[in-house]
This record gives sequence, structure tokens and C-alpha cells, in this order.
Amino acid sequence: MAAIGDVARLAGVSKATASRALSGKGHVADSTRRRVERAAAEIGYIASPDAASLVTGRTKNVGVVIPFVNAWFFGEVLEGIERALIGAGYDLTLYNVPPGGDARAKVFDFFLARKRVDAVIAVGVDLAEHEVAVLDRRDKPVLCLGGRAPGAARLAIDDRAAAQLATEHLLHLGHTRIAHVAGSGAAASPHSVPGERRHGFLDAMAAAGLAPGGRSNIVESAMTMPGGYAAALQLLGQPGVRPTAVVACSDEVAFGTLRAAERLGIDVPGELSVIGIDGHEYAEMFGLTTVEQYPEEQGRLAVEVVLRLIARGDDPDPLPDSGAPLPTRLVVRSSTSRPRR
Amino acid sequence: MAAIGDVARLAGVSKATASRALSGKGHVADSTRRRVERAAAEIGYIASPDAASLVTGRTKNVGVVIPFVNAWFFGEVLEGIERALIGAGYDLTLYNVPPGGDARAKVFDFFLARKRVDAVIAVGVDLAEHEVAVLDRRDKPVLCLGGRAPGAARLAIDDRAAAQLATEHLLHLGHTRIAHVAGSGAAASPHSVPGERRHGFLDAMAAAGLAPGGRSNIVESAMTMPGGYAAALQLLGQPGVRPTAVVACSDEVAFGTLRAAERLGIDVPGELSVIGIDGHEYAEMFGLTTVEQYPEEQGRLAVEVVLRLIARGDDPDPLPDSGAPLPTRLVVRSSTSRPRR
DNA sequence: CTGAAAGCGCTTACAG
DNA sequence: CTGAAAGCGCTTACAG
Repeated sequence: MAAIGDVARLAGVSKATASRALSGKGHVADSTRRRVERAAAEIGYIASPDAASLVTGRTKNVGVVIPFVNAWFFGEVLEGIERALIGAGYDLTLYNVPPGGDARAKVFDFFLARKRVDAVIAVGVDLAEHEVAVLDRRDKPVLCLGGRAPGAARLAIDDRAAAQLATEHLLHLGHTRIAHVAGSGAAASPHSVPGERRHGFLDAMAAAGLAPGGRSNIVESAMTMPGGYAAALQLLGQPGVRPTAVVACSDEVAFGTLRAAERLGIDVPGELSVIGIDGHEYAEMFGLTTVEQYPEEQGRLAVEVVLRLIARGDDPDPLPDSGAPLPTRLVVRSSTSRPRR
Repeated sequence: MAAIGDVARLAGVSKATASRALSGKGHVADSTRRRVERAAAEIGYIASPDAASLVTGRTKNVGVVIPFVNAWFFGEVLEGIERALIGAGYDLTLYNVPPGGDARAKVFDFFLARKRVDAVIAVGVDLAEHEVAVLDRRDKPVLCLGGRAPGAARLAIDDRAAAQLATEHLLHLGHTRIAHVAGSGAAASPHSVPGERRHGFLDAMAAAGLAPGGRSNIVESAMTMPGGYAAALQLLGQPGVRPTAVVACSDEVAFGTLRAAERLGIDVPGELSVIGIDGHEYAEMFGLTTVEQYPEEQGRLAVEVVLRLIARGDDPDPLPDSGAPLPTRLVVRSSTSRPRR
């Protein structure tokens, strides 16, 4: 295909000048630049990124490590990242690393260990020391969105505060028998997203002087709609005193809880208030009160930061970790109300 | 970082031999190979893919053009593609090209026009002649999954047959007043997915001798849960004779229809049967009867085919287009039953 | 402002 | 089976 030599020949200049004219780096006379640009357009020349990477050491490619594609939050983040990257002229190389899968080692030890990306955005995963080390050695910045990695920059909402706010909303309405449908692993991994949210729930309950909860009012489930459905069915179907409100670990879990309530003939919000966390695009349709976060915007922001990290090279700039948590907002809809007396 | 020269020096061989030993191409004495491998492992050497691409002309990278990431079908396909690609040692470069967006031109004219990918998998989009031409000129195979492109290989279910089967299920149960919640653009674009499904509905109705439908029994909506909800609210809320069954264009639309029925106090399946198409992971929870397809498996298959296309080079092999449509299956659950007499 | 030359890190004929 | 050399397509000092 057309190479830069062809453009140079056609424009009657050297390859060096053609390169400078096209990249905009270095001084080139205006008339020369136009001539080169015309020649390039004529033969449909576009520089080979691989050849350029080889000499510049920059690939203009960012790797994204993400545990799920097909879950609302992650899908939104991914779309936000993609849009921002394309806008900046960068490619996005996708590494889907499901929890507990065997793909993970291969991705870190082989794919990411090569020099195919300039940086990595890790979404919702915690990286081990040795995983970061591989990238550090290659001088590849790592940015964590949500998860954590030793020594890496990090962007995240305050999950604990979000769950606390959700719980306080219910307390403020007058609820006292409040249950929490937590994400799986919440109790076992206190620093995971489900763990932090569970803590926020407990914080708020404790501050209100309410029993910080025997196990009875916290159940765990997969953070999906069917997960929430199954868990809520158990929680709400038990004979005996029922909670008057549920803090769901995520909006999807809340949707499942809503459906379980309906199946059991429990009126929402008359007999049961339900609040979620996330700001899922379906929340409005379900009338779900929730603490919103903005994953697409988070993805966009992650790209902004990572591009800065790439640009700064080795400058010991302050990490953006110091920044405040990402924004979050309580949106009240029809799934929560005062408890029926 | 470690380059192949370092490995060669450490192993006491030439770069050529080191390259051959590591790539497994060309003959190398077993003892030499082991020595080279040990040396590579010792200094953590991994070949730079960019340098290799430059000489081989292969990037071991496949581009995926996809209109949405965050919609169940597309997310599943993407995960399937990613898994298969990683398994084969290929990278996946993601190009999210939402319908009507301005990203599309940039992706085809710039990103895909470079030589960064060996092939392109286009999921659920129809490509214009000039879009394929760009890739053809660079000898990049294109595989369409779902959509179409002039001259490109194609993999797809038979959407028309799927909708026809869904409708026949209802007819077989004894329904005659059957409505269709179609996807937007169904009437305007007969060859789009919603268009084909609408046709399948009409085929079945006509074959049963039922009025092929004044506009009254077909409504269009976005192919999402809120879209289906809004459309079904209109459809079912009208005073007058109500349909006894609905063929939803997709499972998500069916979920929305279910929710609309519930809101209107219409019992499913007592007063209304609902069937979807897709086999969404939530279908079981909703008790939704549906015609399943298998997007993750489709993604896997797409990779298999595209890798074959890459390997064959310029051989005029038969395109896999000739193949049968991808598999599909009717799964009956609790959302459909005989109409109440 | 422009050009000749070197070199980024590989792989692949071509000899031996 | 192995090595020396050329070359993939760029960019970037270095001169001028």
C-alpha cells in the first residue's frame, strides 16, 4: 500500500519533510505542507501506526481491563472510555477478565507485558502487586476506576458514603426495620464495592442507634436482577416480622427485589420501600429511588487522566488519587415512602 | 526493554536463530531452542508485536465494529468474540459506532484505514459499499455478524423465521388477536433486524388467514425495556378490543410489555400471552417464552471464521455465507398459554 | 525550512 | 541447523 515514500515522491520532497508536514511536528513551509497534504490525500495515504510506534515508543493505544462487558455499569464505563479515546485519536484494546477466570494471567503475563498499549485502565478490578509490576517495568501508567492497585492512580465514587446516604434516606422517612441485600462477597471482602456498600449501610444503622444487624437483615446475592430476585424472595417470604424497607446493593438488585415483592403481593412503597445504588438507565421506568453515579462520564474522565499520565512521562506529578470521590446524587422516585403506621 | 538482541547474546546465538527458536518457525536444534527459551525467560523477553507486524504484515489484532456495548445481545457477542480472540493470541480493538453518530466516518476513514487490524468483525451494522472498499483495498477481510455488507462474509440467524416461529406458537395455542411490538424502523427498513422480524410476524399471520394487520396491531418502539413498556402501555391501554397475545421484537421489549401489563392489571398469561425473541439471560426469571439465539456462541464462531479468512490470504475460497442460518430455538415458559375463552 | 542517514525491533530470504 | 544482511515504514537528530 501507499507508504510515506510515495507521498514524498509525488510531492517532490524527502520522506523526512513529508513526515514533518503530515505530523505537524517540526517546521515546514506552508506551501510545502499543502503540497504534501494534497499528495497524501490523492493516494489515500495514512501513516502506519505500527511503524510510527516503533520509533516513537508510543502506540496511541490504551488497554482496558474489565471484568464484565455485559453489566450495565461496566458497559456504560466502556462506552464512555471508547468515545473519549476515539476522540483523542487513540485505539482501545479490550481485555475482558472475568473474576475467577483463567484469562487473567494470560492477559497480564502476555498481552499486557508486550508493548502494545501506552497505558492501562482497569475498571472495577483490584490488581495484585505483581500485575502492576509488569506494567511499571514497561513504564505503562495504570489507572484504576473503582478498584485498587498498589501505587496506581485511582478514580472512584465513595461507595460507603453512597450506601450510607441511601440508608439515611430510609431512616429519615421513618423506617427502622431496614434490610440490606448485599452483593456477594460483601462480608468477606470489606474493601470490595459490595463490602464498602455493606459498611455504609451498617454505619448509617449504627448512627441511628439501630441494631447493627444480626445476620438476619443482611443477605448476599449476585449483583444482578435475578440475583436480587432470588435473595429478596427469601428475605421477604419468611414468615414473621418483615422489613419495611430494603437497601439494595445495586439498581439491578433493586429491580429484582421489586419483582420479588410483586410476586409476593407486597405493595411498593405501601408495604415496602426499596432503594438502589447506581442510576441504572431503567431506574426511571421502575420508579426506583436510587443514589446515582455516572459511569459513562467516569469513563470519559478516566481517559482524560490516563492521557495526562501518558503525556507527563517520568515527571513526578502528583497522582490524581488525591482528588475527591466522583460525584453521586440521591434521586427520589416512587419506590420509597414513609412506612405505613 | 529487553529486545531480541539481548536474548540472542545471552543464548550465544544470532538474532535470526533466536527469532526462529521463539516463534517456532524454521528449523532450530532442540538444544538451541531450549537455550534461547531459557534466556528469554530469564530476562522476561516478549517480542514487540509492532516490530513483528511491520515485517510480517500481520498485526494479530482484529477490529470489532459494534453499535452498542451496553445492550444484552451486543454485550454477549462482544464477550464471545473477546474470549475467542484472546484464546487465539489475538488482540481486540473496539470501535463502538452508535447509529447516527459522527464516530462512524472517523472510524472507517481513519482508524480502520490504517493497518492496525488484520480483519474486521462488524456486529449488527450494515456497511456501505465505500466502507467495505476501504478495507478491501487493504486486503482486510470483513465478516458481518447480523448485518450485511456488499461482498462480505456473513453470519446470522434467520430473523424472519424466528419471528414467524414465535407467532406460530401463539397461533397454535389458539390466539387470533395477536399484536406485534416491532423495533423502530421495522416498516421503513425491511432488511433490518426489526424489519425482518416484522415480516416474519406478517408471514405467519397471513398464512393463518388472519388480516395481515391494519396498522393497529403493529406498533414500533425502541428495542429496550423502557421502549417496550411505553409501546405496550399504548397498545394495551386503548379502550376497545384488546389483543390476547403480543409478539415482542426482542426479549427486552417483552420485559417492558410484561411490566406494562402488570401496571394495567392485565394478567399474564390469563388475559395476555407474551413471547419474545433472543433468549436474554433474564428471560427465565420473567418466565418469558422466547425464541432463543446464542450470541456468545455467535461471537466465538465469528472469530473462527474471521481467523480462517485471514489465514487463507487471497485464495478464492467459498465464503462462509453459504452456510445455514445460525441456530435458534423456541423455549416455552409461563408467559404464554391458550387464550381464555 | 529541508534532506540524507540512522535506527526503532523484529523476520525472512539467501548462503553456507 | 545457523548467521549476516536486508528491509518492513516510519521519525528524529544532525547538518546545512
